[in-house]
Amino acid sequence: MLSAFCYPPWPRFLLSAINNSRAIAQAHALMILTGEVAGDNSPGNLIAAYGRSGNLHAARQLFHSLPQPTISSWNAIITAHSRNDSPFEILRLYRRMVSVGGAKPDSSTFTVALKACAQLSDLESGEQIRSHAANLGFQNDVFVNSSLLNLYAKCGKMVDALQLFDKMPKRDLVSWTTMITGFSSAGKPLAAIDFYIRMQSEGVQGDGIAMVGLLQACAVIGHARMGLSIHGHIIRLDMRMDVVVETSLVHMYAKSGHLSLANRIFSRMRHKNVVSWSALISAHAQNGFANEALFMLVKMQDSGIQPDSASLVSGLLACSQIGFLKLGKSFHGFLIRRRLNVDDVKLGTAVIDMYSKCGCLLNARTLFNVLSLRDSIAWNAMISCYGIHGNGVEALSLFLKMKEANLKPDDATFASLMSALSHSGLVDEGRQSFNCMLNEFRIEPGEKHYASMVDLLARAGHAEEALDLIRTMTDEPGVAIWVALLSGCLNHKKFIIGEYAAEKVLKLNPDDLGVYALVSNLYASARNWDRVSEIRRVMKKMGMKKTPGHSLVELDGKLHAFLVEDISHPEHVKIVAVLKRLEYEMRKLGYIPKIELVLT
DNA sequence: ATAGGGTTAG
Repeated sequence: MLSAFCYPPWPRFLLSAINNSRAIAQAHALMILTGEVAGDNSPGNLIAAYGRSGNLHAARQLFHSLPQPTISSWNAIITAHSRNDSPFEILRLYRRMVSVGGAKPDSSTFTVALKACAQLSDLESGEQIRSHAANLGFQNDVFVNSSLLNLYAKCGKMVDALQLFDKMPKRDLVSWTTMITGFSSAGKPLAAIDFYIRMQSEGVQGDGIAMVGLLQACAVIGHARMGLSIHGHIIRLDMRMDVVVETSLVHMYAKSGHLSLANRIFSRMRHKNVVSWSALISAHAQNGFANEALFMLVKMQDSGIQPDSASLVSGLLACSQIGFLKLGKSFHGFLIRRRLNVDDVKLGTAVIDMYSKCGCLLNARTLFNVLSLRDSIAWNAMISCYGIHGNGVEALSLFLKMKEANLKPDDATFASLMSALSHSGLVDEGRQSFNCMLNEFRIEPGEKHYASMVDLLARAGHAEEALDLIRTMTDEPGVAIWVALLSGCLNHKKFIIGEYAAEKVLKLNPDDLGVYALVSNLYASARNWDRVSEIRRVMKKMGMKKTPGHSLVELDGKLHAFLVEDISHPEHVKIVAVLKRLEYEMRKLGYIPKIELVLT
């Protein structure tokens, strides 16, 4: 009876159709009874079936019971681990197969092993596998080669990827898409788009995954027009849109400044996961809509999706923008309860940044000290924290410790450091750090570095040196730099350079009233009355359309917003009384408020 | 037949 039912060889299609563990176990039992497990391909098929059904344990048990696993068994167990996302185990199995297994790996073995290397960014193991595959005659295999392309792309080696791609005799959609995605994440969006065009001209039709790569490219450069045309392309070709494609669209529109389109796409999505929500939340947080971002975080939870690290990072960013310490703290508590903070630098840095921007330097430092993995961005956040709190000396000492820890400072490190030094007026240290950036680390200074340096020099009365520095810039200096020079000149009564800076500022037409006030004050000090009245006219015109600034104060977890001459707060009488008292106390201590130019 | 390419965050 039994042997009639499972007459060998056990049909593969039957096993591959089964994906329920019990049925596979039954088939397994039958095969043991008929002695078929010892056969050629059956164990492999069975292991593969266990793997597909997610029963890795049973797959491993069966595999380990085999005295001499065949290639199909090896591949099946390796693939089962690939489903389970355990790259280390895959490489371990691969090495065992090669060294003692006696079975020769084939194209699919190499493919899965290379994928594991890509996940681990393990270039060295990948190269070993590459030469092994070449020795066995797989150097022209599309699967192996595409996996290698992906390995190079994940390791940031697009030059090597390109070199291999160029000599590949056979390429398919996956090879092309790997290159497109690789260029996008390497910050080379134009190369990505160029590759897509080449792919099309060679008659290869794109799919959703290729579109995701292209949308990423547009997001990187914030190119709305191109993003829009890719969106149109997707619709025209009637491509299936899944969550990932739609999320990429949301992200692309958000990054290219079209929040309302991002919102519209999102609201029409049928399936939303935590990634889609996070894309939307970060879109709002990064565009300064902190309250909306926080509101969406709540809505996501209401819809039954719990925040993950990425959504919390955006939530924390929103908190730091509006100084919402209480909520930031509760996020911190939430992620500790959920044990989300282990080994996640991004999350840890976001918490540090939140405490830093909410004025809790000590909390930030405590957290920084216990962070298990500190990369250069974590250090940057901490250095910038000291800068924000006006402690340039500590920022500098942290910078030195960072170098001792063998971490390479980048342009952001120096931006934070220079800004900290300039706010503390540490001129010599500023000059040294600027030179260190240029000579020791060969970092091209950007607008921010120059602005801090000019601010530092001009503030200390070295307007001439600041101007010399500006003249070494290759790019055209922006408003911030001239304003820094101007304000230093105003304080030190350096009217000649000051007027020169003022002219530069006016030429750049900033739409900041404060800047015009500064320019006007300089001309007034220099007794250039024609210019003063001219600027007053400009300011009056601007004043009409300027949106009023406001400040936010958090009390007992509630945010209170205040505008100029705002009396809408229910307790405004008491508030004003306290302010008056504070001003009186300050004057008693010798503080003389500097009244800036008043509009008439 | 099996295997390779995709979304969010400091």
